[in-house]
Amino acid sequence: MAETRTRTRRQRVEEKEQAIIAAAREIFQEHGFDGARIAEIAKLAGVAEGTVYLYFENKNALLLAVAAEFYDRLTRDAADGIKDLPDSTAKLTFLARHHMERVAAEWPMLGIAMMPAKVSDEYRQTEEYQLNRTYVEVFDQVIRDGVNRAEIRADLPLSVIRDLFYGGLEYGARTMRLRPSKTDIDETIANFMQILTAGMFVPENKAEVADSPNEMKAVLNRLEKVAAKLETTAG
Amino acid sequence: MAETRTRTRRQRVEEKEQAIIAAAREIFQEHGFDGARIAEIAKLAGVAEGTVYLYFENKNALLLAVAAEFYDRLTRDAADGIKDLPDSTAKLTFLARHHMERVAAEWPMLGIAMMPAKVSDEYRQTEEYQLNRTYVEVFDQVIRDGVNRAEIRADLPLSVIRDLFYGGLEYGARTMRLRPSKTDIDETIANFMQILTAGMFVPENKAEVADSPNEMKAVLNRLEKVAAKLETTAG
DNA sequence: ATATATACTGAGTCAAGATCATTATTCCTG
DNA sequence: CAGGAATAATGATCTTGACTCAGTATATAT
Repeated sequence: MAETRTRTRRQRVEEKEQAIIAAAREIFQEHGFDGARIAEIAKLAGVAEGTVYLYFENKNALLLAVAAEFYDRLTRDAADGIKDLPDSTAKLTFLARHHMERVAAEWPMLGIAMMPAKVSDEYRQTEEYQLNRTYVEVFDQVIRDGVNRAEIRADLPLSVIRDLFYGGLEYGARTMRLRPSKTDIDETIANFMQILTAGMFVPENKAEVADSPNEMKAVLNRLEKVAAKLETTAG
Repeated sequence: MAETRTRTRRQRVEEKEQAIIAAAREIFQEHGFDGARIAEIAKLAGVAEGTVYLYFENKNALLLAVAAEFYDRLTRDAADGIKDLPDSTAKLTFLARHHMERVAAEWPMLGIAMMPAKVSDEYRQTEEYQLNRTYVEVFDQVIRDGVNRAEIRADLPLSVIRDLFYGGLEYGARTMRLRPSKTDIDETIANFMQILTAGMFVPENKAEVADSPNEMKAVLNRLEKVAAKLETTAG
């Protein structure tokens, strides 16, 4: 049957494509983008150097294929992970930990090459941008939800929140990689969330709150005295 | 005099070095690191291609020289700028704006290449790392001061604060470059500082504060009634 | 079985960073 | 100030690695 044959052919082709992507991931991971040799990727995938170029236009397209798989997993796991969590704090904490773990493990090979050197209008039409957008949409939705539920302040632009979140996490991941011994991921995430949710400044409002019971007490005192007086007078 | 001659020779050499660095800065700025051709840099500096390699070991070392100048200015201006500012908020706001402006203007050519692809122990011994450390020390000192003055919470690790600050700013700068029309730097910095200082969550404490007048009113109501009763009874 | 289309190969091309034998300049000394 | 030593500069040449393409192998269809 023509169809069966076509399918097996396609399967063969796809298997080879997967083999090349898998080899590329490994080599990129080991040597970084610039350090990776197409020759080595081809060898590991079990094909000739020229064959790589039948499947991918150039080295960048190959990186992009690796990145696309990475982002797909990342996005799916992020969406799955927050599905059943009750509130904004839980969801954001999960997303933070999830992102930092993955970034720390695999980003080094991706992050740099995924960042546009020339930031131009064109960038928004690249697949890199779209992959990132889809992933970040999970986060954006959590924030929008949080705002609707009045858990998150509505007066802050989403982009600023997002940049702080992911920028902070990326730098944090780098710090963790630099000092793996001195940093604990759970503690780091906790501190990170602390700042984002409650701020890094000594809360002046707390002072007001602390005072108000005193005021209340003062009023109650006055009330007691009046009551006492009432009793006395009435008595 | 030997000394004069030596000095003029040294001057000539340093002038040439400066010419090469200046040319490199311009070409890197225009084409990015990978896109820059040593040949073009040499031509712009008015020397032969081989001469560049008499002054700098390789292309990376040349970038590093450009980066060193950039960091020197950046660090000096940061330190100068906060000198006479009264409190942590003012200092951090200045540092944030200063960093974002400079980064948005010149980072594209530096940022990527300055990030270590292979994060290793060696990185801490690189000049890149040292340049960054010196710069960031200005920030660190502001935070330490803020903690001492009880303006900033003492329970947060400096590294987490720092990563959030600079990571957030870098991502923010990128956003600004992507949508130059839609973003205003002052507004962005204001929002950025809002979150870092006060948090992004609707302060629950505020809710208590907002409620407490109600409770207060209830108490006052009761007081009024008791007072009225007292008047009636006494009257 | 053979023709045609599809897939694959690896030697060869090219561009750009880096090298180095040669040439030019500066400086010192007799 | 001549000439030689030290220093500086040059650009043709080398090297490396991404990418191409003419030729070969494999699969498919009739």
